[in-house]
Amino acid sequence: MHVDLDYFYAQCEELRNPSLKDRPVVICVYSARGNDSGAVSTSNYKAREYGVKAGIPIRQAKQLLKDKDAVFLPVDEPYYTSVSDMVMSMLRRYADVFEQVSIDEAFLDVSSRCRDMDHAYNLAKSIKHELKNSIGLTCSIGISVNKLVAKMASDHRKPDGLTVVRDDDIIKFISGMSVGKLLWVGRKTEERLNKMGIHTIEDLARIDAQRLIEVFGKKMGIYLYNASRGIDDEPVRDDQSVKQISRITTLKKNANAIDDILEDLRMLCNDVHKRVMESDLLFRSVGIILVHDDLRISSRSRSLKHLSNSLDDILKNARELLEDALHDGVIIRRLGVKVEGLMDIKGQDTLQRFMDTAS
DNA sequence: CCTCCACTCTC
DNA sequence: CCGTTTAGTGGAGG
Repeated sequence: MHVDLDYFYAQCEELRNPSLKDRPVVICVYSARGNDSGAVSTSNYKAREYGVKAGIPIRQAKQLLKDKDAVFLPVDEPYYTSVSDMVMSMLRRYADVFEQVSIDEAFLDVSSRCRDMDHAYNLAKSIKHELKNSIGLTCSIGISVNKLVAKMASDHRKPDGLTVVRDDDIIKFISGMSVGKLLWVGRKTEERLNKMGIHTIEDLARIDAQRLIEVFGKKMGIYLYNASRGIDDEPVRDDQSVKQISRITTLKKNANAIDDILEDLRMLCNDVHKRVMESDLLFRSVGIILVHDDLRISSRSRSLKHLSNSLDDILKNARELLEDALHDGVIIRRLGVKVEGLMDIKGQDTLQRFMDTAS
């Protein structure tokens, strides 16, 4: 079962202020540049009627919703997280194995407690009722025999949808869909497939595995071969370990001198460090992310000799990496800091990771 | 087998 | 005109 909370950030805002419900609501990520620079994070369905959706520039959204009584709100991450936490702990009670995928999505393995699909359908009904009555939110749910098809099913009808795809119906359900509907097939991969004359999932299923591996690499090739047949063996897993923590920000002005960026760098390092400490983690590697003035992206990173949780290690390494990058005369628009190779401070991570870093 | 980095994807 | 966060793959080079 895949549960997807509808237009989540915007629905949260409607939840704490129901008068927003019949107006277009747009949740915005404003950058430091002022002048409504930034992008749309989410919007409610009223706003989507006018073409306002995730990813478009805020300025464009305001244009599209001129004279439409629209509301523009900044992202309030802490509030959405608190709502999400309530929802997730409710959902968890319905599952044998529970996997939260993001702030607004989760997979529930319900196979041991559901005899058949009708049973699962009823369970989904109960979930939707409880979510509506006790928290006040709607969601879309997809049910099938694996994660891939469950996810595509939840996507099929929304908002407030419920779609069951039985084993025998999988091919019928997916074959006519465009390849872009497959999980992990985004804009780039879809374009490449289209250029090969592959548009629908049915088209994809006619290509042999060797060819797909040649073109897309081993992992993706095998994935595409199986996915086009509705085959997916990924287990629902409860594991939640964090692997990296990063912060990125848009500079007030494009810059190419270290002095113009030092303050932002310090801020970013502080934020990342705070989150490392809050989660009781150690990191093994420090990196920076640069978005150039032409929006090209580059990154630099460096592994440390020892695990660390010190702010100084983040700051020093990030600064050196940045200075090094600036020597190449790049002009940067956005700057980010990242730590990875994370391990729980008590060594309480996966055995594999423990062995990786202990040696 | 490891490190670094570009690239892709997701929300 | 173009924001933020996280995870993973694969190539190059050591």
